[in-house]
Amino acid sequence: MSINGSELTEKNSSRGRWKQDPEGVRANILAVALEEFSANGLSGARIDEIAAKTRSSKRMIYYYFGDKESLYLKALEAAYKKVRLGEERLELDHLPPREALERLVEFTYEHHRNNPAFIRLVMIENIHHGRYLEQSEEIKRLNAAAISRVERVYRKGVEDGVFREGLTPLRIHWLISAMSFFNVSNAATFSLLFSPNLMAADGQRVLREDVREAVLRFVTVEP
Amino acid sequence: MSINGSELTEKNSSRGRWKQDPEGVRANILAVALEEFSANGLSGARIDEIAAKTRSSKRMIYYYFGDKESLYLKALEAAYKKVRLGEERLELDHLPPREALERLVEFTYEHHRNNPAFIRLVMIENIHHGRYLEQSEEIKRLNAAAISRVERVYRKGVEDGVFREGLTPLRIHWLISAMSFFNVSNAATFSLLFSPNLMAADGQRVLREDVREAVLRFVTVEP
Amino acid sequence: MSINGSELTEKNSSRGRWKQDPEGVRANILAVALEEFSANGLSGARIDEIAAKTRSSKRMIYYYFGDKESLYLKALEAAYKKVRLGEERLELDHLPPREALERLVEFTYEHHRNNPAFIRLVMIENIHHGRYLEQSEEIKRLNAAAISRVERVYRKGVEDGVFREGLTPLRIHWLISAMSFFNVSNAATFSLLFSPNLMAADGQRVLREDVREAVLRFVTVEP
Amino acid sequence: MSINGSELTEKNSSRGRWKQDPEGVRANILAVALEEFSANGLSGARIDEIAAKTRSSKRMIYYYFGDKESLYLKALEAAYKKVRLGEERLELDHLPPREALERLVEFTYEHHRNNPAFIRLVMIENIHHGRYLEQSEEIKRLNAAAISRVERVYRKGVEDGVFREGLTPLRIHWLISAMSFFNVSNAATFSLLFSPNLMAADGQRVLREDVREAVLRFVTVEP
DNA sequence: TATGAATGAGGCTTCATTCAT
DNA sequence: AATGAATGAAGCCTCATTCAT
Repeated sequence: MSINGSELTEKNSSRGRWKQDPEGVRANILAVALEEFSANGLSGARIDEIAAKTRSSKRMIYYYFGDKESLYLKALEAAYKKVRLGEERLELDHLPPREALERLVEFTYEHHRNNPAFIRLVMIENIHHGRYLEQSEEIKRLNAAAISRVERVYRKGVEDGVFREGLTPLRIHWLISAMSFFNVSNAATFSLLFSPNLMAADGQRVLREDVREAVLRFVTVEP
Repeated sequence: MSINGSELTEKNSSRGRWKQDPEGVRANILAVALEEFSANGLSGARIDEIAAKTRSSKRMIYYYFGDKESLYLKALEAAYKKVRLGEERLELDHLPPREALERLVEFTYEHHRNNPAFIRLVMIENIHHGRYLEQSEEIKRLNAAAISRVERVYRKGVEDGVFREGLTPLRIHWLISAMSFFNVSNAATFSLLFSPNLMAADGQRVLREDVREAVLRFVTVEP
Repeated sequence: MSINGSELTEKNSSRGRWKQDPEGVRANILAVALEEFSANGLSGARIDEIAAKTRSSKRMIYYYFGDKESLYLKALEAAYKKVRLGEERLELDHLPPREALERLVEFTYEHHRNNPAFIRLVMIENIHHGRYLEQSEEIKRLNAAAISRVERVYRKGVEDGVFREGLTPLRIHWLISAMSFFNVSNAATFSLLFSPNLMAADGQRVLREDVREAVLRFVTVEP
Repeated sequence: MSINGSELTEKNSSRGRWKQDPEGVRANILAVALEEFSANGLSGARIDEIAAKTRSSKRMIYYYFGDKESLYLKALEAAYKKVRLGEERLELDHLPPREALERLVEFTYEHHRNNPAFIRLVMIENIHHGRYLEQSEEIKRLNAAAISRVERVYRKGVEDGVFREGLTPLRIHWLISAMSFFNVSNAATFSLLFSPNLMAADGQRVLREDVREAVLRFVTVEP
């Protein structure tokens, strides 16, 4: 996740100034806030620190976002939006079910791995019992797509006789998410308590195959 | 996780007092701290709040633990100790491999589910990149047992020809942990984003079976 | 040393307020801090007390100075600056060497005597082994002038044949400082242990003559 | 000043124990307290730290000395006693006046230089305006001797026609003290502000000669 | 004579937030 | 749209001292 949202704001850097670009200022603040909240949690993040890393000032944060919690909520929303946007590029419908599912697993695994800031924000939100997520209708809408994507794949697999009946798309999504998420969320303690090998490049290749294998075996019809 | 460590300190509550009971005071503080850190995180927890819920005073916290971070570390250690102690009662060696593995999965799943405070503390520790866990040699020692337990089961399964070769105990442990952990850690956001059903009693029974099924299928020899 | 830096801040006291006057606030805090540190030492001074004697608040002290030690350092710097500024008015170059030296001695003696807060701050700083002074490049720069002033006088005295050769300006400065400083720094214990007479007005006149006599005899060529 | 007052307390170290030796415990506490107060000042010193460096406990400090200020006072008294004891070995009466005075100056200079902890304690006491010294009748008695020692030398010098009339022993003592004291008390700031050379071994030899020269010239009859 | 446990008061510092322009 | 100055509330921690045995 790029810092400072510079890709959004450089447009008027040619003028060497920053003022009078409300959207740019907002985006910049949001990008910095996301990094800070992700790095330190809601209570751990500091408005002063966010302001300092911003191209504008502390006062502007309050001007645009009202207070710390609202800023956090907006950062959370922005993170979800960004992530779900990335997922939309995934086209599974033209693939046979097994290949589609394999691709989905691998995509999710890599996607989570490449977006640790997002994963951390979700962890933090869970620490807060989803109190803020709850307030955002917008985020909830974004997630239905994820399930229906699985649904189409699963239904075709059942029709083709390669996936067993009796499952639900939600449970399959849960399974994929659980492993892909845990892989990132618990990397620190797992490395320390057991071995850093699984979290290193080599280990990650093995784990990704394990996750794929576990999901496919889970849905496959009994022999 | 019982609040206030009362089982340790009630011993002289009959006399209506409990001064001069260092171990009791320590245990009481630790139990309260665990709850508070688990509920609010390291920066979110308040020493004043912990003190208030304690049978002693803020001053005593510093007397026994030095500072907030040390208290957090001790609470983390206490949590791990308690959890690993619970796991020791699990006797798998006399069971056939499949049954042993099934039992381990179910135990882990239920155990995590019944210890949300511990799960939350581990989440929090991961937010801190394991910075505190790292300082505790004691915790690291406690976890080797978890792996060797899996190892004995897996080895016997391979010998019996029911588990496939090529896996490692660590990867199997990872798989079981990932699902059992995620189930608790992400319950809030998962409920909100998708459906609370899977987290309710009924859904949990289904999920537990799914986890069992996924693990068993993962290790089973190909047909 | 005037209290409260009032000469700097009265400018808008006519309007009954003085907010939004950063320099005034800084100066006021610094003046109060100097008095407090001088009176109580670094660890003995209380930020609360300083704040109370200020026209602003405790929070502002941290806003402008960061922490107690930085405030102490700034107060020390301010004290040195004030003192060295006072010394600049001294014009010796047009006087014959003996008169110049006499005037320098008398000035130093009176100057130290009239600035007990400064003397005390230097004592305190010595108690701290000059740990804070060390951090201030600014103060070090201010003191070269004191030596070169002596140097010019001494050199002319040697040229004129009234001062003996083989001395250095630094040793002469040391001699003048030692007596002028001790006179203030040890007044309390000297009065108590021996007699308060020397520290009273009459005694001080005698001592000042003694110091002048001692210095002059020290530099004079042998008869 | 030796740490821990071990020379006073080793007497029963042969038994490998420490208890039941009230005087030893007192002396040990006092020796440690002297070092701590001298190093950190009255408010800067920590009872905990003193206790830790002691062979007994914090509780004993209160048992024997009542409170921090009383301990400080006793440490101050102990320091003065030790120092004045050292001075008694000085025998000047059989020397001719000039030699006697020279010897006194050199002795004082070296003595102060070799007892920085004592000097620092006197500085600290002056910071406190001699508030504690004032309470000690004992200390005051010890200092009359210092003056009468000078008096005998000075009187003989006047009688012999080598010292000028019109001075007083107190002023001569003041002069010697000022330079000898300043040399130690202000070593830190003087080194930093001007040059560390005068405080190093070579410089100190020069300064000692300067002090001797300054005092002798001061008392000598005009040619 | 000796001690580990306990403590109230107060110290320094930080934080999110608002004011005045 | 933007800003530097200002702040009350609350946070963590330390200190000299006393209690109970």
